[in-house]
Amino acid sequence: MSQYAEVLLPLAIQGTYTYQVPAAMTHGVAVGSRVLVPFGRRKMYTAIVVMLHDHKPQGYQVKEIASLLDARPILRHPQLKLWEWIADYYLCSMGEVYRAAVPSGLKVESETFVSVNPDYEEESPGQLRDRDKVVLDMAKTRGRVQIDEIARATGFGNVVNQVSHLLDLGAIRVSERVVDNYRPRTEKCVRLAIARNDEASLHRFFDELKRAKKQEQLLLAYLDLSRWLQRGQEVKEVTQAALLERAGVTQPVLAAAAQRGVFELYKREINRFAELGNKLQSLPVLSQDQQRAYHEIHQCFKQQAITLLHGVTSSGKTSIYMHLIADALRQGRQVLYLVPEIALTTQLTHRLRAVFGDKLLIYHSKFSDNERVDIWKRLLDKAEPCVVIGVRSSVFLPYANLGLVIVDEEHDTSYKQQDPAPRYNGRNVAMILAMMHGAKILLGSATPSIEVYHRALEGSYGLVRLTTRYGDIKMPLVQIIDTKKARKKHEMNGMFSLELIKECRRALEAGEQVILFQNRRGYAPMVRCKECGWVPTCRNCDVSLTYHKLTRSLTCHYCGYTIGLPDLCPACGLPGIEIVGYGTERIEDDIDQVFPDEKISRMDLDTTRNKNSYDRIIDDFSSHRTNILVGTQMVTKGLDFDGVSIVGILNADTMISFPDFRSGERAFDMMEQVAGRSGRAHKQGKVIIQTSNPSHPVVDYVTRHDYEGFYRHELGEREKFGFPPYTRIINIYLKHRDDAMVGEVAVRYSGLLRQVFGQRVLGPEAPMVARVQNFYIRQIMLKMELEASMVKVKKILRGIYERMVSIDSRMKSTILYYDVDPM
DNA sequence: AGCACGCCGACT
DNA sequence: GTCGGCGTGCTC
Repeated sequence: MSQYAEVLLPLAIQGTYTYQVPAAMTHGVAVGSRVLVPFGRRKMYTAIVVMLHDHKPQGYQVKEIASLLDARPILRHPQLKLWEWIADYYLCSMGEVYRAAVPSGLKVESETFVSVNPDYEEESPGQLRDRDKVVLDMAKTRGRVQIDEIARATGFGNVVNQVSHLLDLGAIRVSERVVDNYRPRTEKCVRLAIARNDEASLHRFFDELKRAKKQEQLLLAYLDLSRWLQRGQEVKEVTQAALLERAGVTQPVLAAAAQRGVFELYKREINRFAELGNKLQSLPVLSQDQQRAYHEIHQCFKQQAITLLHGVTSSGKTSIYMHLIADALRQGRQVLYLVPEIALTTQLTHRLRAVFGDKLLIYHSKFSDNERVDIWKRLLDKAEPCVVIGVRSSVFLPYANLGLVIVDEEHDTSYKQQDPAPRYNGRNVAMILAMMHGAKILLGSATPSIEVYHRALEGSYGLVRLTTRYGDIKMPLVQIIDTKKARKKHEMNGMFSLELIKECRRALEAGEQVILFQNRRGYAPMVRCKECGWVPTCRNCDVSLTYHKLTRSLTCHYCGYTIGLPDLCPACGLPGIEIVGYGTERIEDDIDQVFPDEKISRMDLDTTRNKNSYDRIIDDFSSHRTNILVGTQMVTKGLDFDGVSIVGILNADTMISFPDFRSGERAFDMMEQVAGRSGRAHKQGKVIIQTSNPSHPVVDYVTRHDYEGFYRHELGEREKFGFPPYTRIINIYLKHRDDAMVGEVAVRYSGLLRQVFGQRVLGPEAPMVARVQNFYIRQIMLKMELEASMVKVKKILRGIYERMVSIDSRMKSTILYYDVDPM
């Protein structure tokens, strides 16, 4: 019967807060419980209980928990342990992990409302300032207003000021309301308004309904559907829809019967999972090679918890996963199947749904929050075997007993959360989670990350290879076009080499399809005045604005700042604005000029904003309603098209010449993945890579589909320059609105770091985009040896930060964050 | 993350 | 002299 609870708040603050547990609540509150607590002057937050104890805290007045939100904890072991690991490893607060882990529907917060005090009269004129009057008027006309709504409507920067003044005068009142955004989906149900054994009443009902034929039909239909008369069997719940259909009557008839007291109508909470028939398909038949790999994986699991499945593109890794999932389910265990953000396609989920039926739960970033809460609750309610397929945040769900974790496309950078904290890698967290559950881990990739492959070769992970594509399709033929040479010889038409156009034409004429890859959205990455050289840049960030033709606008891809495209150059007044460079929108336009009779679709962030557009584009393409698909890296993942024979990589330069130690790896992955879209069932496909740098080693490895060679080359580079897997990297970012100041602070801070870490500290330097949303950025890189104790390193980092704050007060207003294992 | 408090510049 | 802006510290 503990009196005090240590509680975690969904905020970026270290540590826990102590609240008193009201006597009436002591039985209900447990570790992992969700409680509503007052915090600060008036806010209410949903907190998570992490510890219960009896030590009365000293030095402050303890507040009470306002309410207990659920009958049982919403977390299961080992979730809190996992949160702790993440906060520790990725150098952030537990509160930030909590915020990322729990869907917002489970984190109700209070909102402050303002209303007018009807009794208030202005005592002396001038008591109310102009701004006060505006706020007061707004409260009068609207009745109950939220503070941020006032701020939005008035444009006043500091509404709190006015509100507190008005509050002092007694002109207004403030109230807090806890808003719960979660709405469970419900279903209307019907039941008989009498007890099962009350035959007398049932007879009376029939008598009453003799002259109401339709209502009588309802009663009969109900008795049938509910199995009311079948003794020894539970009464089945009957939905309104089913009853009306069976009885062949409309809702008003039912309403009348209910009015009469025969039926009761009620709502039943249902979860949002597609109710499916039980006609499940059997598992896919494995090819000989897949069969071998499947057995090898099981062998590896006997000795090692982690195994890497290195399978070339379209070798059918998914089929193997499905067999492994079935095995785990048969053992009564749960499975987590992680996929990168854009790989979670309908194609894939349909395939799994057909086999696993309602045992399959999908956790997608495009799902509404309500849907996420439903999945959370379902896992909490039942510890039954099931398989969750989801993006990185699905590592946070309340699994009861994981037996297997699959991380597909293990190398994919979308597993790493960039912003906000926690900046975690879903793959690595999944591995820790699996360890905590004693589950096996299968990492899958056609182009494994250098780190993972290195560990596998070392023997730390099991390694299974799948070298043949399913159906023995050949790897695509790669052809390199030197764009510099081609341009000189006038063999380029905009972004297209004549060779590429020729190949596309041949393919299209043969009824085959084409994918064109350009890793840049919009029409053109910049515009420029050819008279004076003026380039429009973002007001808030240090980047040129991207031109979008459809909207005739210039947009910043970092902050969304948008302006119209000027006709005349605002700098020199001449009509000299020209468009520079190529994005997917322009490629789409230009290829339409070349093949005016072909239907083209484009897939990038701009064309896939809403939930269904993505599926529609894929659907159009796979059913040959469109035959040319232009896209960004979105087209590289998890798509299986049958008719693609040509893949064009329009400009490989942007990928291979990037000042970052991972650029080689990323370029190889990307090209190899896009290449993998080419050549299916019937014939060998072709990939055309256009580059001005054809002798670049990465291009060569892609040409030969030589992952091993690329790996050895890249590993050599990493060793030479001291990058992972030979070191561990922590990037430290400093941000401030004042450029000069953050520069000075960064130099001073890195000096402190150097006193401890010496040569391991690199920088500070301004990143490629040195200003984002009006914050100037400095980056410092810390390269640690593998043997270094990261626990110690992180402790030291926290210490150095404290010291820096104490010797330079400017550090306090500087935003600092860490990026551990950056990608 | 809010929200309050206190210091400082700009305008009545 | 007062208002409002912004930096700083605290919240159980």
